[in-house]
Amino acid sequence: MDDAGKRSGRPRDLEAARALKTAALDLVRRHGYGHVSIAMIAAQAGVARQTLYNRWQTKADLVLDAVFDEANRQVSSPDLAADVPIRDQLEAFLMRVFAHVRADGDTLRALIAAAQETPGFREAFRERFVKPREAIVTALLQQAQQRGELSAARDPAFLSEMIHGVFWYRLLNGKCVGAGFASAIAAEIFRDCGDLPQRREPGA
Amino acid sequence: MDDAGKRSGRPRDLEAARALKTAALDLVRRHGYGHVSIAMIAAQAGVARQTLYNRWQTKADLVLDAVFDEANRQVSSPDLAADVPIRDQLEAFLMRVFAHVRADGDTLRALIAAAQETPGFREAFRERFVKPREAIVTALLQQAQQRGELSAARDPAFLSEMIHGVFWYRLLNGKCVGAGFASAIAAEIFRDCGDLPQRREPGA
Amino acid sequence: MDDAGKRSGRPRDLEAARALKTAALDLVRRHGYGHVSIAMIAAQAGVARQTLYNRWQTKADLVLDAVFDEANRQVSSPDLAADVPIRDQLEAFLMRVFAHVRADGDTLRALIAAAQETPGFREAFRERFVKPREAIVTALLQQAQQRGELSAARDPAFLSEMIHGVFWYRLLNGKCVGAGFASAIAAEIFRDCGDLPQRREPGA
Amino acid sequence: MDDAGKRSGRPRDLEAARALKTAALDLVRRHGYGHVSIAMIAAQAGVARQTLYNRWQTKADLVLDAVFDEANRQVSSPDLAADVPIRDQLEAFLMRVFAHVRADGDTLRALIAAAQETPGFREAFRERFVKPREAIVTALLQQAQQRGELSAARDPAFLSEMIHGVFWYRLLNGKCVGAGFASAIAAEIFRDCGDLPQRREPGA
DNA sequence: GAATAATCGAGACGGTACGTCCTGTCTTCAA
DNA sequence: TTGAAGACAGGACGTACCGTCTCGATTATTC
Repeated sequence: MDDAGKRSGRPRDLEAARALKTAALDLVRRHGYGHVSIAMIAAQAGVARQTLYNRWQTKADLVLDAVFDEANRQVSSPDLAADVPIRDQLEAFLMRVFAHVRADGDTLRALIAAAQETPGFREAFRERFVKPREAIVTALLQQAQQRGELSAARDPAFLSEMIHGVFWYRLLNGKCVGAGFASAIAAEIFRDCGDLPQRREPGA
Repeated sequence: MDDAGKRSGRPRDLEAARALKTAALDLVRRHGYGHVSIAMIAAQAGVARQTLYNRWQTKADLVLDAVFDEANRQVSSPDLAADVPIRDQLEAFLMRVFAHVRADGDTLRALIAAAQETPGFREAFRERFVKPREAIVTALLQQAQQRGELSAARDPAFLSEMIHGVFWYRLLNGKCVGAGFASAIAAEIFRDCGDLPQRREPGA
Repeated sequence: MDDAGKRSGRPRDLEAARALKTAALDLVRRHGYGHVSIAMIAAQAGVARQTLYNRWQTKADLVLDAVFDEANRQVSSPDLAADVPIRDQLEAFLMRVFAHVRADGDTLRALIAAAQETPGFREAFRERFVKPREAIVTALLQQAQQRGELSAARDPAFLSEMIHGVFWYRLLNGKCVGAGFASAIAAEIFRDCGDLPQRREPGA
Repeated sequence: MDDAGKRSGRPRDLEAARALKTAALDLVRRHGYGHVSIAMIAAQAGVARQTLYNRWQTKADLVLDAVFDEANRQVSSPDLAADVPIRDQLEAFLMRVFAHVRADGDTLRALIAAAQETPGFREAFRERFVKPREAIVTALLQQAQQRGELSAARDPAFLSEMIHGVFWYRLLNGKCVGAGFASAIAAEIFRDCGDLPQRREPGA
C-alpha cells in the first residue's frame, strides 16, 4: 500500500497482498460484498487475519485496491483515432465500461455504498477510481470541441459529470446498462450537432 | 405497512411508531446511518426492540419511512404556473430539492448506500422515494414539450434520469449542490432552446 | 449467579448454566485450566459465547462456580461424633479433603492462581470456598477445646490457618498430599495432648 | 542460563539483560504481573523482543530471575547468634521476610500464581526461591533442637513447611502479614517449650 | 583481510483468544 | 395480541499477545 522506501524489519510478504486481493475480489463476486467477512477473505487467502489489518484499514479499502488493480488492466483511455467521430468513440468507450459493469456491477455498487460510510474511503475511491474515469470522458469531449464536433460553449467537465451521473443512477437503481443506453447518452450529448457543418468537414 | 383489519388483542401503540421514526431520523442525522443500531433507536424511542420489528423488517425500512414522512412535507410537485417558463420552474424545483439536501444529504446518501445492500429495500426506496421525484421532473419536461419549450424529439424520462443522475453523482461524491448547479442543469437541458420562439412568447 | 427475585424479560435458561458448568469442569480436568478457552467451554456446552458472558465475568468465575457446586456435594462438615476424639475426626476430615484434591488438585491450584490475578475473584473465592473450609476446622478445634482435648490457650482460628496453609503449600509446590500428611498435621496440632487424661477417657 | 563457552559471533549485550530485568520488575510492580506483556518489557528496556527470547523462555522465567537477583541481596541467612533464643531469631527472620513481602507481595503472589501454570517454571521457582527459604528455617529449628530449645521429636522440615504454609496462605488470601503474625507463628511452634529448662538456661 | 557466525533492532507472520457489538428470534409477565 | 424486558444462537469485529521468522546492520572470532 504505502512503501516508504525500505523500512527496517521483516519486509511484507508481497504474495500475501496478492492472495488477499484475489480472494477478496473472488469472494465479493461470488457472495456479494455484504456477505463477505474479513475472516473469510483471510482464510481463503491462507493468511492470518492480522496480516490483512496490517495493510488495509477496512474491508472496503482492500476491495477498492483489488478492484483498482483489475480495473486498471481493463479500462484504458481510448485511442483518440483521428478519423472516428468523438461521438462514436464516446459510445464505444461507454459500451466497454458497461460491459465491465454488467460483470462486476455489484462490486462497484458495493464500493459506492461503502464510500458513503467512511469519509476517508470516499476520498480514496474518488481519487483512484472516479476521477480518472471522469477525466477520460472530459478529455474526449475537449477533443470534440477542438475538432469542432462539439460547441465550445459546452462545459466538458460538467458533461462528463452528467454522463457518469446517469450511469451511476441506473446502476444504483438496479436498471440494466446496455448498448442502447450508451448510444442514448451519446445522442443526447451530441444532440444538436448531428447536422452541424463541422461534422461533415472531415469528409469534405 | 400493515393491514388495519381490526385484529383481536391489544392494539398497537400509535405513539410508538411515531417515537421510533423520530428517534431514527434524529440518530441517523447525528451519528450517521452506519453508526446507528436498531437497539439504539429503540432505546432512544423508549420502546422495546421487538416493537420495532413488529412494524419494520429492517433499519433501512424504518429510516426510509421516517425520511419519507418528512420529505413528503417538504418536496411537493411544483404548481405548473402557466406563465413561467418550464426551464425556470425546473431550476426552482431543483433549488428547493438541493436546499433540502444540503440539510439532510448525509441521510439521503446513507439511504442510497443502504439500498445497495438489501435488494428488497432498494425496491422500496425506488418506489416510494426515487420514482415520484423522477416523475415530477418527467411531467415538467412533458409540459415543456406541450408548450413547445422543448423539442418533441427529446425523451423526458431519459432527461429526468440524467438530471437526477448528475445530482446523485455530486451528492455521492461529496460535492456541494448549490444554486449554480441547478441553473447549470437547466441550461444544459434547455441548451438549444434559448432562441426558440416559444421562449419569448410569454414576454411577447 | 444472582437472581434478584423474578426480574422481567425472558428468564435465563437454567439448563445452559448447568451445561456450561459441566463443560467447564470437564474441560479443565482434561486439558488444564490454562488450555481451556471460553470459546471451547461454550462450544462444548452447545451454547452461545455471549450466554456465558451473561452469567460470569471471567473464566475463573465460571470454574469457581462449577467447582463450588461439586465441592459442596462432597466436602461436608464432619458429624462431630461424641465418642470419637477430635484429633481423629480432624485427621479423617483432612483425608477426605486430600482425596478430593488428589483428583481435582490441578483445578484447585488453577483457581488459587486465578485468584491472584483478579482482586474481585479472590474475594469471591475466599468467601465461597476458603472461609467455609477454614470454619469447619476452626469449629472442630473449638469443640476439642470444649471437650478438653485441646488447651484453651490455643487459637483455633489461627491453627485452622496453619492447617490449611501447610496444605496449600504442599499443593502449590506440587508435593503429594496423602494419608501420612493428614496424620502428621493432626499429630503436630495435638502434639502435647497425647497424655492428657481426656484422650484416654474413651478407652478407660 | 547459558554456557559461556566463548562461542563465535557477536557476544550478547550484557546491558540488555540488566535492562530487561529492571524493566520487568518495575512494570510488574506498577501494573501487576498479568497486565505486563513481553512486548511491554522489551519496549521499556529499549530492546528488541527477540533479545528477550534469546535469554528466557517465558515472562515468568525473566521475572523470576529479576526477583531472584533482588531478593538475594535482601534475604540472607540469619546469623545464628549463640546467645539469642532461636525462637526470637525465628521471629526476627520472619519479620524481615514479612517486611519485604509487604513491599513486593504482589510480585511474589504473581510468581506463585505463574508457577501453577507452567510446570517447568514451578520447578525453577521451587529450586531457586522456595527451597532456600525453607532450608533457612529448617536449619534454624535444627539448631534449636541441638540447643535443646525444641523437642527432638519434632520434625524441623515439616515445621518449616507449616511456617511457610501459613505465611503463603495469608499472602495468597490477601491478609496482612505483620509483626503480630510473626510472633504468633513463633509462639505456636515453640508453644510447649516456654517452661522447658533449656529456655531458662541462658537466664540462669 | 576475508569469511563466518551470532546478536541486535525492527517488524511481519500464522495463530489463538479475547470481550464487545449487533441481529433476528424467542420467551416470560403484564397490560 | 401487544408491549417491555431481556435471554438466546450466531457471527463479525478489532485488538492484544505469543512465539517464530526474516530482514539489514553490527560485532566478534576464525581462517
